[in-house]
Amino acid sequence: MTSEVDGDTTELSRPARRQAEIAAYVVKHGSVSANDLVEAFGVSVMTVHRDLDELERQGVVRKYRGGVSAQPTSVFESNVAYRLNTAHAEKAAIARHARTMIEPGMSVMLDDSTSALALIDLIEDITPLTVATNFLPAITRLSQLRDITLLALGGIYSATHDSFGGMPCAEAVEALHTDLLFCSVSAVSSTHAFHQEEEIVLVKRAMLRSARTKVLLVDHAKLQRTALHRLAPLTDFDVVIVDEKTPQDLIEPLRDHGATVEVAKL
Amino acid sequence: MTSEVDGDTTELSRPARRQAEIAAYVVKHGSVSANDLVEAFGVSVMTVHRDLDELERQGVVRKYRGGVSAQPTSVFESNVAYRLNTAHAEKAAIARHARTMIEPGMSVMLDDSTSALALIDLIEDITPLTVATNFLPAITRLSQLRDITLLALGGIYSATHDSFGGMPCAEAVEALHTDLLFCSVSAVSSTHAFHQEEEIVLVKRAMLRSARTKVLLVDHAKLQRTALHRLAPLTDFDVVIVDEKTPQDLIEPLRDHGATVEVAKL
DNA sequence: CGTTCTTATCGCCTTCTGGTGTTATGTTAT
DNA sequence: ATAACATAACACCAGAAGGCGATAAGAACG
Repeated sequence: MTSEVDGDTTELSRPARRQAEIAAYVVKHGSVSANDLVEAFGVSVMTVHRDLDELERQGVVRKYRGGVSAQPTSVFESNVAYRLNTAHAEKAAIARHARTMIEPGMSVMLDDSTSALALIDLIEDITPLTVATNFLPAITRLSQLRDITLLALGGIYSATHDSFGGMPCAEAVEALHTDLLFCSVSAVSSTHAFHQEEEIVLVKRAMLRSARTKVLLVDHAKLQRTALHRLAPLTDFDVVIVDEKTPQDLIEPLRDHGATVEVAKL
Repeated sequence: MTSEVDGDTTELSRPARRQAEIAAYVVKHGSVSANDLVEAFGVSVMTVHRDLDELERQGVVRKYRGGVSAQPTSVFESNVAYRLNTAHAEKAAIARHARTMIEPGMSVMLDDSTSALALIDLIEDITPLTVATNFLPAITRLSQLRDITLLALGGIYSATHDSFGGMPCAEAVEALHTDLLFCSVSAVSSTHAFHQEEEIVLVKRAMLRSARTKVLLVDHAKLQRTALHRLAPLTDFDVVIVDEKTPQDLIEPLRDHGATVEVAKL
């Protein structure tokens, strides 16, 4: 009974998908033994343990001798929401739209978001170009490209985000001033952008101060939601790019509050 | 004719090794055509061009219609692939010796040297540990390790060194103060450490100012040589580690001038 | 205008890696 | 002490990725 809702799940690798299903199973039953999972999923006990170790690392379950128990549902829900939220096609469309804003000779700052990563694949032929980012996958890819000046924003490495942050990063950001900033957040209300982690907010705020034109990249799944920390009002961004699947009645409120919203065509 | 001398060359992938050899060939001959290289290395013209593109990206050669010419030798010597090729066993020994100086809980700074890279493979089980470096391969590897706090020193990416430098990097270094610094240079006389590139000297000097205990890692091939820029007197380092193959009569002068020299056993 | 050099595209082959089960060893509970 | 469970170490397999050359199209030189 692999959910065939839409193309989402195909984005996940086989073990990742199974782990998500195991997580759902554990949350549903509250507490199960490893052997139960062996039967339920038709894999070896070893593989079950490996999956459970990974889920425990993510904070979704707690292991004890004889089985596992579910953690508070909020953790599970945020985890699954994150994993199912691939929105791959939408992000590519947003990236294509963002790309049109970049001209040769500009300096561009990217934050640690998958949207930024999608953008990198498109800017290869804009030369010359300077790109500054604190996102390790982005740094790795940009380092391979000729004709692009890469400015790495260092800092304390976070395995969760695969990026650099903290005060050292904020300081590195503050020493710059780029023409453009593309950044993303985890939640967007009709008036503000939000993020759940203070460390990240610190860096993103610094980025907002260090760019002339600020662009917010938002796929529709993030709209009408909030998170712990209010990052900035949407009017702080020069442009907010949303994908085509965004319902019109979610776009209007943003515009009513003064935001400049552009819709990326697929 | 794959050299079976010792374990050295196995460190590089086949294309990387060939590229390093091509680089050496070009430097030696000053200027060669693509067809010359086809004959000399027994690969197709297409592969030669791919290799040359990569070497040009690294700044080692300059392509023109009909062939390539060498860049100033300083660039070649700085080239990472070239450096990786040399004195592998000695560097491992030096790294093992350096490792003994690291205690759990310390903060360690590493520069963009292959010696530093060798050290990384040995510190995995020293926990907790904080490591700061501007060397991209080092950053990539350290990011995989749990229990190690990674502090990336950002800056302007240099394809030649595969590391970050320039003023942004120097500033990032200056904001820190680590317990230890392990660094390497391209040349060491009986009194001073030298390096051929000003940009690099800038960063290394900053590192020297930002560490309590400074350790210089030197394989014997670098002794009794000089380069354009004088980095610092050897007495600025608390310890100078050399490998076992260093002739005794090269070690004595260092000690006579006040340096603390330790010999790494193979 | 043709020759020479360069680049793009494709398909083959090799190598590497990730994912898995099996067996063996270690650990905890009863 | 012994059974149940967990982990470690090894080997296998498949799919992905990388590296390479052949061919063909493109660009620069004389």
